[in-house]
Amino acid sequence: MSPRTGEQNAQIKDERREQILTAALKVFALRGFAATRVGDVAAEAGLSHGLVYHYFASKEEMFYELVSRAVYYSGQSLVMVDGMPIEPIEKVRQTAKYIMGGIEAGQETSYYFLVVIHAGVMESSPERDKFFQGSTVAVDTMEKILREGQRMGQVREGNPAEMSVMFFSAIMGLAVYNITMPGFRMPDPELLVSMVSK
Amino acid sequence: MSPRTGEQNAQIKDERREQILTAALKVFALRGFAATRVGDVAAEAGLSHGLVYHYFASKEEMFYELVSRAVYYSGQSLVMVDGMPIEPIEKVRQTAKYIMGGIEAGQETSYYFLVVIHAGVMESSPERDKFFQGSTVAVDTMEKILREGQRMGQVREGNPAEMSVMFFSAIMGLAVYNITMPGFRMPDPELLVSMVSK
DNA sequence: GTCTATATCCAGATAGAC
DNA sequence: GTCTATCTGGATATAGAC
Repeated sequence: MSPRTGEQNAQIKDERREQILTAALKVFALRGFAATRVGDVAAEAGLSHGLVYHYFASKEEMFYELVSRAVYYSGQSLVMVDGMPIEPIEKVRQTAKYIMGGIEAGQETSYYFLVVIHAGVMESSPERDKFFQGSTVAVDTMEKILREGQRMGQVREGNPAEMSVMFFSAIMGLAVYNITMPGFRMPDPELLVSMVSK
Repeated sequence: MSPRTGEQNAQIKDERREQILTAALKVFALRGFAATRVGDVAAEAGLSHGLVYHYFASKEEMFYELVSRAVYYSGQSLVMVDGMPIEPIEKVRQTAKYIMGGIEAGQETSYYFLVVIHAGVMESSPERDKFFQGSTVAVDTMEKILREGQRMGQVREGNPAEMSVMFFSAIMGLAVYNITMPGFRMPDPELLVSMVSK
């Protein structure tokens, strides 16, 4: 084989893998891990059942690849917001607006949150627990933002770690609500901001 | 058979049924519907696998009996709180303290919330959707409390329906957090109160 | 790389003994 | 009323053809 063909193959392989993961994200988010059949993912991706196993060793591996990405992306978004040249309370506002908008739109943002929720409420296992140990970047970054906001007199008194947890709890709950109730209307993000602002 | 024996049998039947439901509540809450095996419930209840089917037609029926109770109980708690001779903002405070305390203790309160969450994130079905149509009592009652609080100048301006949804979203998220993270420490309920108070 | 066919296992549900 | 044994369907994962 020439290098050219090898490269092309590698590219196809990557594309297929992403194609499967995109389908899997949606299906896992909407049904959870146990209720999802590998055949459902294959159908959503428009591929054969067997091919999925050419790219992933197991249904579990596929799922945790998504959980892993979800945790990583959520951490990165917060780090990015934190890097913006705006005031702390404005960072909180941007985060609330961005995430809630994404959930309401029912796209990837929403799916990633739901996958994390499904993973969280799954029966505990070594595999599962591993992913929630490195999952504190988003919460920790928000805590840091809130602490800074307190120093600048923009954020109310109280434990910033607890506030951060409450912030993300509310967002997770909204993701659940949004998928539970058809026709759910997202509340004003400003409510979340007011929870922590002075 | 004498009437006496009939009554005794009926009582045993009721007790067994409750015994099974108590076990099922815990197992469903911790694993979700699809991942729960009927054998798991039987084992938790200390009964044989087959006996469960003497009391319930299917795994689904068992699950939705629990969802139904969860929805009913949560509605009733709110109605009860609303009936107390205290100020609106104090009703909000009592609700937050009571529910968050129950979740932290990891007992029935927590399990009922988790069952509702599992039901909510399950794939949509006619069976499932039925239960979420009559499930608005708690949210509606909280909305009413908040509206009254606004009239009395205790609750901040804004859409009380949205505030109520946000309130319960945060609580659902906390239930998820609590089961996701081992050693999770519940935030101060006062944070939730401050979200809606003036 | 992709598909179809199949092996294998496991869980929901039932039957029948006690 | 309770249990053990069993039927049966369906889902994960694999094998092998193209």
